[in-house]
Amino acid sequence: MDTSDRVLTPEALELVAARFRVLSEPSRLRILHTLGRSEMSVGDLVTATNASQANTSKHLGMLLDAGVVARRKEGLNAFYRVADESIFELCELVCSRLAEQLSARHGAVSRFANLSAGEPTSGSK
Amino acid sequence: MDTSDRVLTPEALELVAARFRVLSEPSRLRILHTLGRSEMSVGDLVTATNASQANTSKHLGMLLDAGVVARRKEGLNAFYRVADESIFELCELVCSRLAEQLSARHGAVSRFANLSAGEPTSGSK
DNA sequence: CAACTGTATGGCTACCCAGTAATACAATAA
DNA sequence: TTATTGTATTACTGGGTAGCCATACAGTTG
Repeated sequence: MDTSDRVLTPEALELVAARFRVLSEPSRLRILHTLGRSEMSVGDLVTATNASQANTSKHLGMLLDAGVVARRKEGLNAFYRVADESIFELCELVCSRLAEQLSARHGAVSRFANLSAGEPTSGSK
Repeated sequence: MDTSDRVLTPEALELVAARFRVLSEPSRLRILHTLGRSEMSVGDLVTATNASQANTSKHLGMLLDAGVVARRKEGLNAFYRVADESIFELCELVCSRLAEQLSARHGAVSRFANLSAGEPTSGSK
């Protein structure tokens, strides 16, 4: 399928842009990554991500609005889980492409390539 | 591959977030969509997108920095083309998912659902 | 050289949003 | 009831950037 024959309404553009914007913050990416396929309470996420409670709650609220996560309340706790697993595909795509570009461009970013291997820094810093 | 066993450095997170941030502006999405698989000069893009020349140039500069587009100078003109076609996959993914969510939520967005014209697979890919 | 065209850049304003601190709200426990 | 715990919300501040206007720069033409 090709995107080139699509009708582009400003509303559609804004929707797509908004979707990407949700993923354009490291804090939210960290939350999503921490969540993974499991379900965690806000407190758990706060502990795991070393972020403030207010901040975490706010980010979760945005992710909830966007439909990226879902919430389940149980007593005092609110448990969140990823509701839209397509975000993992998105991140995969970006990560792969990023690794390509970086390893091809500056060798300085070998640190990033080592992310999946676990090799400690060799030439950085 | 799964994202859940990756080591998350703040730098990596920022890189991924920055990537998404580039795609988080309707104007840039419009430029990319207008470009499609072809090559266009800045002036062409200005005309096609009804945006100001300064703005278009600035956005193109960001896209260039991000490695999303490539530039070729020929005389007075600067021709841009999409250099990272993975962005099309990203947009496809987002559009499909968005159409799902929206058609499921408000029926008002049926117009948008028609954009992709295809039934999205819930298991995706 | 000067004039003209296409593109890039700098200044500016307005707006959005991340982060923090304090507080409000909700649900359970004493 | 009050106290306590977990979560959400408010008000505020600072940084980033989209958009516009004006202008600088680059390449061509005369």
